[in-house]
Amino acid sequence: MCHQCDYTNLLEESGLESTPKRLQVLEVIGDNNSPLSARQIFETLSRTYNINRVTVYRILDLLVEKGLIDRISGGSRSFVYGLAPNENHPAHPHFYCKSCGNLECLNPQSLNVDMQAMQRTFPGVIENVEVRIDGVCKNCLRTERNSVH
Amino acid sequence: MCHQCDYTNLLEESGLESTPKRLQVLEVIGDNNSPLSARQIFETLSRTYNINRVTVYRILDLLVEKGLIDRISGGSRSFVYGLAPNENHPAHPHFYCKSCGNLECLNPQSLNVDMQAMQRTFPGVIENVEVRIDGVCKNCLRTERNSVH
DNA sequence: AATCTAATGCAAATATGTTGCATTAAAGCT
DNA sequence: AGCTTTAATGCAACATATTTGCATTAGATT
Repeated sequence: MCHQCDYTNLLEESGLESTPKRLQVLEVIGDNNSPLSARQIFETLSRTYNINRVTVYRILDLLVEKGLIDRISGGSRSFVYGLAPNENHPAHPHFYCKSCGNLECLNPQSLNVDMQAMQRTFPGVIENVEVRIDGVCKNCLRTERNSVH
Repeated sequence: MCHQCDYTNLLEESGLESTPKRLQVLEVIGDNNSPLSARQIFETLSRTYNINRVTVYRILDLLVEKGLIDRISGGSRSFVYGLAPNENHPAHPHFYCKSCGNLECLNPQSLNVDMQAMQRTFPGVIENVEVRIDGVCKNCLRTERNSVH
């Protein structure tokens, strides 16, 4: 997904040492066009490198804490992680297909949220607005239609 | 929260037998002013009745499937459940406080989503739009301010 | 090289949700 | 009422996701 982001740089700007594993985690997340679960990230990395499951979790926590990635609740049981919005990647809603379990990024314009207007009337600090649309994706719709015959 | 809803009626309209346990689950959800996790519902019921954890899960699944309640991803690890929108309860966004873990219902107007407009441009079936705002609630802000001194 | 600290690994624990099968209860019949 | 059937609930075990505590390793600093 992201070939414009310099992950080493991103890490260092956040005051994090840019270790090999942290870079690997960031690359897997950044190269994918939809957010991934810890398990998916772990499995992807395991194919090429040696890394421990727990290390993945810890790196994810760290990156979330520093705001490099977002923890998104995909409609399923596990969290998924995607690059946090930045100048290359605007914030955007997600679509969760209840049928195949896929989580897809939608384009940013498809839903507009006026954060500043919200903040004016809300008695707390707003850090993030997460919008998720649930339903059935077009692939699954097609499959269902066919299997009904 | 809801004293206008006739749960027995709701159940029967959905083609579900109105058993004591189903009513109890619905009442706990409906009486609360923010959505609850399966665990919270189970613990609440356990104080007064005998009920099995699994039964709670199964009833929740059933009620979600029939559209009586919504399964919402509260920013934490577990799903939470709230009454589905109906004439007494319009759909509304939620606020998740990362500090205390509370999930709060916001009023419906605070964020407006035009489902029909979305559906026109989206190549799939939209069943639900979930909006969650993450941040720090006013209580936690106050506490933090005090403890800094 | 020795020292120190942060990063990673490993094993075990915890939390949440699910499954299969046994038991119970309710509804409808005779 | 007793019998039969079906759906609802319980129980034990499993599965998955995440977290914790402590051991080890690697990298930076002296």
